[in-house]
Amino acid sequence: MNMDVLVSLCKRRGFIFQSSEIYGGTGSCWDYGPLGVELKHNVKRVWWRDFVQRRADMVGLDASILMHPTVWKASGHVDSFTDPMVDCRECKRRFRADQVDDMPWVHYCEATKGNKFTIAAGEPCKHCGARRTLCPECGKGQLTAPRQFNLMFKTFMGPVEEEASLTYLRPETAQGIFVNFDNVLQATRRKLPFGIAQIGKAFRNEITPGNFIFRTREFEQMEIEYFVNPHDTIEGRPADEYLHDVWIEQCKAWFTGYGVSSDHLRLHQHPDAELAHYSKRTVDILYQFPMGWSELMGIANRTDFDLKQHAKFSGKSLTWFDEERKEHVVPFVLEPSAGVDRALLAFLLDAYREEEVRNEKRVVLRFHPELAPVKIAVLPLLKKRSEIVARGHELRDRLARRWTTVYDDTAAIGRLYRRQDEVGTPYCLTVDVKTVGDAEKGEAGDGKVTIRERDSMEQIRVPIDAVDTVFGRLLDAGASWADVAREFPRAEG
RNA sequence: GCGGGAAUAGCUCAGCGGUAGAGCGCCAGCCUUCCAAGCUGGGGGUCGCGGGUUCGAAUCCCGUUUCCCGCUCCA
Repeated sequence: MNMDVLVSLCKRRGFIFQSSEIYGGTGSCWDYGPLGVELKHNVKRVWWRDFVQRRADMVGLDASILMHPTVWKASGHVDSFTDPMVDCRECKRRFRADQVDDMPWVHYCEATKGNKFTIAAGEPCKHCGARRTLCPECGKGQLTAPRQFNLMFKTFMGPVEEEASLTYLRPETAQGIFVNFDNVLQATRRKLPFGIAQIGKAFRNEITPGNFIFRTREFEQMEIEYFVNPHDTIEGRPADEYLHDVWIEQCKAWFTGYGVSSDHLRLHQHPDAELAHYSKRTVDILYQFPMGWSELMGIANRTDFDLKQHAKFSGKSLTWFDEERKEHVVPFVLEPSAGVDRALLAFLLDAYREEEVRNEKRVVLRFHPELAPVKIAVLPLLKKRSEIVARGHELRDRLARRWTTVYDDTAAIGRLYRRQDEVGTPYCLTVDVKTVGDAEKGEAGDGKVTIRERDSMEQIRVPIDAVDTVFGRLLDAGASWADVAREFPRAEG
């Protein structure tokens, strides 16, 4: 799957546009068009429903993007959410300054007539005594001075730009949850373990954004902070470790449940050396994007780091009282954190198919019906017959009360089907002459319409009175097309 | 930031000193009883932007911006 093909389709059909395109575009920002906004809503809606509403141990939250600046001091983002970078002037490779010292050094030693040695971190050369000053990779180039990046967007609260009013656009939604931990606990009388979920925008001044909506400076997260009593054990294991594995499986299952092939998913556990400052263990779910295996979501065990930090900086107690053990505990936190935009991209990529139908190429997005931006398209077979058109509009209006439904009569039926295939509409409903009859010939209509399924292109004849029930089963009750279709006669294709 | 590539119609691209083009798509009409059919007509581009060379620049030169691919980071 080529990303450019998808980018082109997304633009042409109104899923995703480049931000500020008429001004030349701006790197790393994208706008969701009429179909994209529906798709994105659907991704968020099913996630919220599956992980919040249907679970007894989860509640939701919507915290503000701008917060008290001390939040980011407590979280560590002001001090450590930076990546000083150095470049080799010779081979042009780039390194994180804090990691250069730990890398073995390729040294061309002049004392031994330019022989090449690999010297471990911090060690001097045995022959000339030199310590590393040059590129660890090529051993020849001077390194540039470290350039400091802070990945947080600065902004000012209030109209006056002064240091006192400096704050940040949140770089993650998680901190909004931590600072509300006690509020939620008091308001909902929760017992451990329980979780708080949030969906919202986050902002990071990425060094290198790119790969379409994969890495952007403004993006949307779906995050859960799941609070666990670290003193509990489950099946002989610490509860946080046990439940961490449970979350990993549930998150992976969520993606496959909505159409992502398990062949395109892979787990990656961060080596200890790469763990973030707050993490005890982090496992990523990787997806096979066109540019390679990359992170779709991360599931971290953040321990009690965040709650302890906020307790320390705010002076407020952020604990839960364990009635059994009669003690205050600072919960451990499991954090399944997904990118809405990355999830959406994975769903798009996995749905995209090019098929051969009657020697013609058919482009189809095989979205899970829950994700499809449009559920039903109502199409008239002939638009010169006013009864057909009128019945079509009537059906659209009726169905649109329950499902996203469009009406289109601007082309021949074959083209209309292809258009709907290309945006992933799972069902088309066609009104034809037999539906309404022919008054001039004295023929009565049969009151039936054709329903056509996207992937199989099969068609069935369904009485208009049964249409709502059929779509209710297909779209709301999760019935399979095969099960529903066998109850109705096939229509000619 | 560094290196490489690119920018012409909604999309894919041709044109490479002499009146801006093609295919597809889109819109309107005709036709059409179920999978991108056909016919007729139509809209749409100051050729990324700025400067220079020239009688004349989409085309040559300089600058600049943006995008794409690598190096690095994360959702």
